[in-house]
Amino acid sequence: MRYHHGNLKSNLIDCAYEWIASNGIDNISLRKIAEIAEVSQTAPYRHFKSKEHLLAEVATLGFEKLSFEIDKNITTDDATDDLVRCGVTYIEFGLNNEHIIDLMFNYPIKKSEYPSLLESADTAFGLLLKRLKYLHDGKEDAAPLNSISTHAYVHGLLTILQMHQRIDKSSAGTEFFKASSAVKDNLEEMLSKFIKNLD
Amino acid sequence: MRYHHGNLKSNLIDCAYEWIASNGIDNISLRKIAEIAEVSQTAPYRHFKSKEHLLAEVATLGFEKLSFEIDKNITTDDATDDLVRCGVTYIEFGLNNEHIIDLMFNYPIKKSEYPSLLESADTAFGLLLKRLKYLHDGKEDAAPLNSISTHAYVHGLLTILQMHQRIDKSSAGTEFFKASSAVKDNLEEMLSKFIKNLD
DNA sequence: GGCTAAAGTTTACACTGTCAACATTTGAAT
DNA sequence: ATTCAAATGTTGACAGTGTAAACTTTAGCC
Repeated sequence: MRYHHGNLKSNLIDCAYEWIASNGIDNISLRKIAEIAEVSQTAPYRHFKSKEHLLAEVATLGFEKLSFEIDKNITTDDATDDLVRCGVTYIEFGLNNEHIIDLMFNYPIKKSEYPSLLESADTAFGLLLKRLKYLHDGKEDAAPLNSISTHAYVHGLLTILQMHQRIDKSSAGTEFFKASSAVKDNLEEMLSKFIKNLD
Repeated sequence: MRYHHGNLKSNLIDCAYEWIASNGIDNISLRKIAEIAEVSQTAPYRHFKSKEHLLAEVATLGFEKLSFEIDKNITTDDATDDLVRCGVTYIEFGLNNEHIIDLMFNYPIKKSEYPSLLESADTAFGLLLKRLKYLHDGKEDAAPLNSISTHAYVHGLLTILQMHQRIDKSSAGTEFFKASSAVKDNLEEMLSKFIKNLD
């Protein structure tokens, strides 16, 4: 085993990503990540100023993967279809990576202190924006607002479905549970209706 | 100073609520809350099985306050107006109580283990549902789905505006910042349009 | 070959959640 | 009124945490 690891930095990011993906954000500790990377407890401090700095890079990686997924779905020349599929992809990514999405959107990282995080989030957002422009020939003014409006709706639906996913059978009787089940079954329809109603 | 506090339980909840409201969720500790309540470090354990149990009660209090605010806005006999105002109220509550909302929606409390939390959240949700029924005379089936759809949209807009609020001037140039500014200025219009498009 | 900076380790400290053992108070049964 | 158990409080301890300081090893360049 070499004293110098070689590429500890990216290795730590990957380890943290995997750990969070399967264990959630709340109990993460730098020491555990260091141990997984087979390195001393304080070694991460040679590459990250603090725990938050490491987490910010993990979140950045999350946005990059999300962008990659979204990008794959921008294929047809029907902008509405594309947007619906992007929305579904976004929501599926969230449901399949609930802990990473938690980190990306919910965990209290001071985003403004991490330019690369901000940039990667903006890129994911920009993909939707770009696609929406096709819906608005001649009136580009409306695109940003409609884009973020769509983003809000999609993200709100994801939040609802996440809450739904976390509810166990014992509380399946609530109004909320019943209604959010319906969301799961009508997702595409809801999105496409929303998009068609944009002006 | 009495040995027995009298109503330490509700006092701890209030202290925690205030502390979180002004300091955020991330650095909270039971010990600090105990200290503020002028009680020993482990006294809370006579009333709460764990830190999470205390936080769950704080979150419950948050939902109760939110319900109270929403309820005040169900006044007119114009359901659309009411819903728009409820949405704005919801969002304003979120922006004015960002840390409490964080706790209520983002902080990883296992909600299903706390029935009273679940119930208070369901009550807030039920208020919207009740009001939506006025929009759907004769087709009650659509009410739950439309209600949660509205909820998703409102909550998504809140998330966007929260992110907006947390961005500082240094990154005011991003697409995201510009678009989310527009949301702030067009909130009522966006909501009312969304509601009118429900069927 | 030797020097410097980068990358790693060891040690230490203050703070955290929570458990166990002990102390005080309260209220109900006698 | 006395007693005694339950409720509510305190003290002390333990393992786990972030992170600062001081030290060691290695890599790369002159």
